[in-house]
Amino acid sequence: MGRWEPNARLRLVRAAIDLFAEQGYGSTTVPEIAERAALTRATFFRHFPDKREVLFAGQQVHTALLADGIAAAPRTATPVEAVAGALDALTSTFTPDQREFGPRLRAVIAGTPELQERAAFKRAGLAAATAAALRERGVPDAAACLAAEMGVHAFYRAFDRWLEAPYRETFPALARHALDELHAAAAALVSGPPSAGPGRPAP
Amino acid sequence: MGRWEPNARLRLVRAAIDLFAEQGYGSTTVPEIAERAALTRATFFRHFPDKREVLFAGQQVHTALLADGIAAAPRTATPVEAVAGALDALTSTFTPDQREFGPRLRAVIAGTPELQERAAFKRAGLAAATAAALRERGVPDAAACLAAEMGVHAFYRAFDRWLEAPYRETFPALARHALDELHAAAAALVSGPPSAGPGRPAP
DNA sequence: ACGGTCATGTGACCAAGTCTCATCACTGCC
DNA sequence: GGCAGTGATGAGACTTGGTCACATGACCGT
Repeated sequence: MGRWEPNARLRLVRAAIDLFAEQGYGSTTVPEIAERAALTRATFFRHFPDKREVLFAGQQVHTALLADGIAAAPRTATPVEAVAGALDALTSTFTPDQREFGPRLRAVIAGTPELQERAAFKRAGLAAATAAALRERGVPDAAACLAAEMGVHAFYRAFDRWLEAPYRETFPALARHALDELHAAAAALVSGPPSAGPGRPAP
Repeated sequence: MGRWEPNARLRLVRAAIDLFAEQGYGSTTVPEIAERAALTRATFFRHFPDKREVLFAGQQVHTALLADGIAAAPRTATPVEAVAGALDALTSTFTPDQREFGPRLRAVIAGTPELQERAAFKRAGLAAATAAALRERGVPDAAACLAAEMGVHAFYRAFDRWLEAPYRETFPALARHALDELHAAAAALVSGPPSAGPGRPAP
């Protein structure tokens, strides 16, 4: 068919983001996206399992990056240190490109429950993978889950700040600050009594 | 139409759970569910916005319960204590009924990515509402998010244990134990150096 | 040239979700 | 007692997401 146009996937992604930003997600049909990318409906679904996924393609890499980053941490590192290192490895891979598409992406997702759902799922997957990598290092389950949640939380928080334009900080630096912030918050939380609130013991 | 059969919603939920458990979620169509409930397709969608939601009806209450529980905590309570109280209020409302449907529900969801997505979304909403309620009390954002995440995590963890049959502990007791466990894990996490891992400072 | 593979186009099909209109029971009012 | 209003339902058409089987044409190695 025609000449072998490279980057069919990329063309679909760009077409989708453009159309979603112009007309909204719900008012854009898959045939429309395919048409703008000079492709057909069927080809779209060959590249993405469903319409939502076109906006989340590439996040799969993040999971691997985070998990590998945890695994690559020195043996002596504490869980939080391992998370910090992995976060650094992950955020270092982000390009100005992604910073440009970011705002439009966030806007579309924020305005579409269907996409928020997918985003929540991706985020949960990221946290689960990170927690698994930490458990692999011998970190007990509860601590692994908590540290993973802190890491993922820091990542998204830093991503938001990275997108807000006038910052002159790098993404890795923002991520580190966010993680430190959460670490300090955790310290403040546990400084109180461990469990003296209301509630009755089991009979 | 016919006599005014009460509990159309409930009949739909039970029919859906039964059919999903029998044939799987993907192999069950909405008309099938409606038929078993002696209703029609259109009526199903009048009661639930989509096919997935039939399994999550009722979780809306949990959000309100958790948030109200946080708000009702005494002024002097620490964030974690407030969460503990709210968790107690929430888990106290669970009935043996829900413990019966639980396992089938979990199984169906675990085997269906589409439903895991919805579950992740609901969970995120729960955490967000809890965090908002904590912020309302003056808890700083980072701490609120972290404490909320601990609470929600403890809730789901306790729910899983509550469903595993041979336990003789009440749901509130399990929740409290789960929260204590996470609290201890957090204390262990922050006992290390705050942020001495790899990674370069911002230029 | 020839056969294989890979990306794509084509068209049919199913099920989810939306919408409009008709129907019937119950309620309250005259 | 009859009559309009309300609310839940049924019926059926329609759009769209998602799947599938099959055909086509370009590239590659022999």
